[in-house]
Amino acid sequence: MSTVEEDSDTVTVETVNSVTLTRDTDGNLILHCPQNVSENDQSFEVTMTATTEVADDEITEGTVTQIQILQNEQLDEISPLGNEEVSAVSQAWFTTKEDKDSLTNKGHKWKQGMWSKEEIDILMNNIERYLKARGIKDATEIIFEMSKDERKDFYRTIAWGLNRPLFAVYRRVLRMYDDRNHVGKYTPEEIEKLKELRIKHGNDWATIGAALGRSASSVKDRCRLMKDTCNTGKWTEEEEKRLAEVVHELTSTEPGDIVTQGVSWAAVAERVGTRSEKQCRSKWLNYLNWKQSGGTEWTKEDEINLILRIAELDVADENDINWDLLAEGWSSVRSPQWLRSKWWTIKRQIANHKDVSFPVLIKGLKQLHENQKNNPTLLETKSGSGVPNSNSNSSVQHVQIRVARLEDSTAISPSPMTALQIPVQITHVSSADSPAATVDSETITLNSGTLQTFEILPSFHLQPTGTPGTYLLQTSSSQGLPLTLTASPTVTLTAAAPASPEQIIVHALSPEHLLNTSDNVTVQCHTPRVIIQTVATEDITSSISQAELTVDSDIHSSDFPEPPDALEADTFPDEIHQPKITIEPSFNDAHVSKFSDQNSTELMNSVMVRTEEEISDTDLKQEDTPSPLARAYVTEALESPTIEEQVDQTTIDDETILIVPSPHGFIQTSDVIDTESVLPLTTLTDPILQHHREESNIIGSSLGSPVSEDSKDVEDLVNCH
DNA sequence: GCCAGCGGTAAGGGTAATTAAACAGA
DNA sequence: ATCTGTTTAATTACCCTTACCGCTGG
Repeated sequence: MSTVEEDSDTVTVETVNSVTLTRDTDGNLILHCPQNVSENDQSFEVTMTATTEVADDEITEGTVTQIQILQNEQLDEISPLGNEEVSAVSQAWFTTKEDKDSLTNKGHKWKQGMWSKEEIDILMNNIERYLKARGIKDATEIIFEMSKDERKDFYRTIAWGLNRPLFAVYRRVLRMYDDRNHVGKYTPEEIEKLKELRIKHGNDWATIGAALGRSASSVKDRCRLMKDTCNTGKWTEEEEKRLAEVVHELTSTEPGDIVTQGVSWAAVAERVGTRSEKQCRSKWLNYLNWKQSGGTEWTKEDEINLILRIAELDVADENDINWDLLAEGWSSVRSPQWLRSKWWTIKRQIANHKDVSFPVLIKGLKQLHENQKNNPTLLETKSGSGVPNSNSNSSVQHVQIRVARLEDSTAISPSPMTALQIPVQITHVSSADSPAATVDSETITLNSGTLQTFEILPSFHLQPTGTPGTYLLQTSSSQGLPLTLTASPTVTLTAAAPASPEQIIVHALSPEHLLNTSDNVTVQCHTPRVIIQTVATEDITSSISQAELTVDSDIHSSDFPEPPDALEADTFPDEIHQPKITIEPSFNDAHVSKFSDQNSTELMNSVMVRTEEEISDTDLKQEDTPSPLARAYVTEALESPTIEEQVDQTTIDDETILIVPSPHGFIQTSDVIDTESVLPLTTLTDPILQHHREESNIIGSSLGSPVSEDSKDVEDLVNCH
């Protein structure tokens, strides 16, 4: 995760690589992202693009997946599972079978197995929060130096929101913060010393570990691999025969039976004599059992089949896959464990598979194999030898997530927040042979649950540059923005950089000039058609409180053609008049009618208000305007020196609106969207998508780059401040 | 003294990533 | 025969669960 902070305008834009999306059982997509307590972020924007790159720079086809977070909202709950359930598990130490049974009988369930990235993020954020609350700099002080009594609430507190037993949290934290863990490969010298220490201290792993500068578990594990009697390398026939006999004997099974569980490998290794328990297990599960039971070879078709079968399972999390079930009756599968490892090699075809949600990963893999199937020559070109090579990096699918993190959930929620639940829409744009014709709009659930509003991200952003009155206008497209500038004495535009034609700097002589001007200033971008217009807005009665006055101007976005003044007045206390800038993408008629169909004024109001307050923040990466949800914490936010500085800078009296309508409008709302879910949202008017439709013939050459460039642009943008 | 709960250790089953060896084709 | 690139097998660092134990406070 790279973090770039801008001081003068308190604009913070982060690229958060570790953000992931998961889907809950209701179909809600959940954005998990680490929280950063030091910032006053307000919202998130996510753009996600998947592209297929073909070897030899022959980028001819691919998919674009775009995920846009349409609205941000804090959840009051820690976990979708519900607080009661979570707390019952995460506040219990239980390690015994009785404890477990007791909780199970009460209907509790909890997570087992490897910790997911999301969980680790939650844990880390909880720790951060704990440290901050107590003014402690380093967690190791608590973990390794404090007495039990001093840290008595530590583990319980940081376990919040994690559906794991307290003990699991404890283990995890110890490992994470123990710098004698993760030391890496043992050197021959260490092995020698370890042997000596083992003789001297027996199984006192703590002592041995201390002497070696390794954790107790590390030396214990290493000793398990060191058996003087162990052979290495290829197994002899005699050894294999012995292994098979021992396994069947100890499990009371017959040769040919499939045995994948319930084997005491320590006991097996003892009987085999020449191999360690891990060697025995690996040999059995990855080869011998399969061989004995008449297994067949794994083929390319099996690989595709595996992806499809996993996709059919429709699980939101990889951990939910039942590998035993999946492996059943599949002769080329050597064991469930083997199948899982096979899955791992397949997964790596997605270069950044770790950064994407499981459903997106599956989608990407399906697409990848679809492409390969449709165009077998790709495979041949890629594997020089002509052998289909599923593991080669010649066809790597990149799925990129760009996140501008603008919302600090920690500042909003008093409880240890763990995840943001944000309705997002994923649009799959398949653009193989005829990109323009295949706008495969595939929407992944938009059920918002308790969430009230959402946002349509316009494809451009205004970004304060740090110089009052100067903003960067940025689109998320790599395409250029031919401009027509309506003459204005006070506002000028320049390109941000020759290399970034999509960035335009909006200059005003001073904030006063921009905001107090009685002249309307119109800037028109031909592609995409964006008009920036400044108008005097005395008629707008809204104002914002001192607390909200954290930037030169609050920049607002709306998907309505005209800002509803009354609503704004409701939204902002009419106490102090401050300058406002509204960025307002217009939308096409189709969208209007769709939206109108979709019901109540109340809904529209709700959307409107929120849009005014939050959505523009998202779009503009302007984190300074607290969302309604954040208001309770405004006082706290104001204590930040950065914010105060900002307030001082804000000395403009009149209100001005910078209207940026986008005649391109929005893509029509998908029918999939449930109107009752308070999600009257549509796909975006995104220059990338637009670009694909309008200029399909050049899609091939630009497909792989726009978002990554854009992502870079975002960083550059902020860096330059 | 008893007991429940907490904090902790050790054993062992397991996973994921790396490395070594085998293999296929040019 | 040799080289090269790929696949498979083996290895190992690290992770997680489970059983169990000592301590503490009610």
